[in-house]
Amino acid sequence: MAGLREEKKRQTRKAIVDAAIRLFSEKGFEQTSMDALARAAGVGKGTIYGYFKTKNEIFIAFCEEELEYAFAALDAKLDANAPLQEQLVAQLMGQLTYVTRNREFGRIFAREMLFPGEQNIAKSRDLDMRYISKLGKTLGRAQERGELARETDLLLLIGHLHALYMVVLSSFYLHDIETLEEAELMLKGLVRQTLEGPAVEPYATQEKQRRWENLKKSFLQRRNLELS
Amino acid sequence: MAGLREEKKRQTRKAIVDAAIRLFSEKGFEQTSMDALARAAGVGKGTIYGYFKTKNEIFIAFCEEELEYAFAALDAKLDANAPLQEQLVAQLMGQLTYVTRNREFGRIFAREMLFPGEQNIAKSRDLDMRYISKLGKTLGRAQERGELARETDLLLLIGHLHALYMVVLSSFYLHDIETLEEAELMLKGLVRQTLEGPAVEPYATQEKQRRWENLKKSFLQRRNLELS
DNA sequence: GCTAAATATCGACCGCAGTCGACTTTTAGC
DNA sequence: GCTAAAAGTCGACTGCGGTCGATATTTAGC
Repeated sequence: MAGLREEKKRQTRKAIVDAAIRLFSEKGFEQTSMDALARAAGVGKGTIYGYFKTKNEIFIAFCEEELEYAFAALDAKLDANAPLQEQLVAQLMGQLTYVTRNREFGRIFAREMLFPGEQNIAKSRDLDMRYISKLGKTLGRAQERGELARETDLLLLIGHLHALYMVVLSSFYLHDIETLEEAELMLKGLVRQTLEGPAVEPYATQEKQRRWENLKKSFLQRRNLELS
Repeated sequence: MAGLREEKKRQTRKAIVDAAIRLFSEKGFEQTSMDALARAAGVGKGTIYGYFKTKNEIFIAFCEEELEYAFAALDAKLDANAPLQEQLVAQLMGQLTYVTRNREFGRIFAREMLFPGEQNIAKSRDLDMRYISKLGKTLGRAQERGELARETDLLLLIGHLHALYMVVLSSFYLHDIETLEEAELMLKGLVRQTLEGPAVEPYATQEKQRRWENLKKSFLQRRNLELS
């Protein structure tokens, strides 16, 4: 009866992750102690560390489960035939919306995913690969449609778009932007600048241009900065 | 004699920061306990918390001091008349070199600067403003020289370049790149793509192109990913 | 110079993440 | 089915970041 051990391990692991999902969602990550988590999962504290190396690693496992839903919801909304820029903005905004749903959650997520400790690198890569490959597919389709030049280096462009997502997220945590509307405004400008070069007028409508100018002004003021 | 108190406070603060610089440099940030820091500074532990809200905040103060040198060294090396792309790459590489000198240091620095906790936002902004304004000046000069189109939205472009710095740094912490040479390779491609549009051949020489293709291949392999 | 309020200092103390070695359960060879 | 080794479980314990209230120092009004 060689499978008994494996079966129990799976059960225990599931008990831990389930308890984590419940407690993290109810009380937040920082507010959930490992003791409480152990009690809720019905195991000893030391046992948890046989399954996860750190508390943050449990957090990543928690995110994995959550991401399933987020990705499914996003897929339903994405239109594979919309203009490239629209699709890209929608996808990046999907990520942003998911990550910033809760401020504290997003901060830990971003820190751990983008600048992971050595133990969590594998997990971080697993997670963001999915979204990288999704970006890649979107770009590939655009290339086939002729909306994106054939010579474009796709990986470089993916990195580029990933970078834009990061800077918008960072701006959110620096309080340079506060709302998802502002995030979208900024992101649209950046995506447009990426795809059409730096000199392009980044906003399609006067209204958006005006809102962007406002955002810019308050940004510069807050830092008493002057740009030629 | 109203200034006595102020004077003492300055001295105490300096004692703490000096001790922090010594201990963080000698033993690293995580390895330095607040108790040890208090003892080294010759004050009680509670006193430290009258000057800094968290251990990370002391770390930021430590960075401020360090950055003086880094900026000075960078200024000496920058050539204000070099081509724009060269200047930008040099400046961003300066930041990267500084930040990644020590892996652990850089991770905390990046996490705290880019996704700060609410207490540290002001400090984070102070620090990165300097480098933002430096980028702004470089871009402004390029505009005057006619190397960059007049209509370019400078702030958006600064955010864009900042984003590139972030993604390269993140790649370093995900072990997608390992050395500063690889970082520079990636950064050059990204900067070039930013300034000249996505379809441009990102590398000037065959040699560089080849090295980039290698980097790309190992990246895709590591994630078993396929791009059209 | 005296005194009461304001401010700064201190280290014992708290709660938490993570460790460790004693203990229990499962496996596999016979 | 017995048993020794291997794998898994547990919670008391450690060391740390951060708090708090008791104590000491400085200020300012008189």
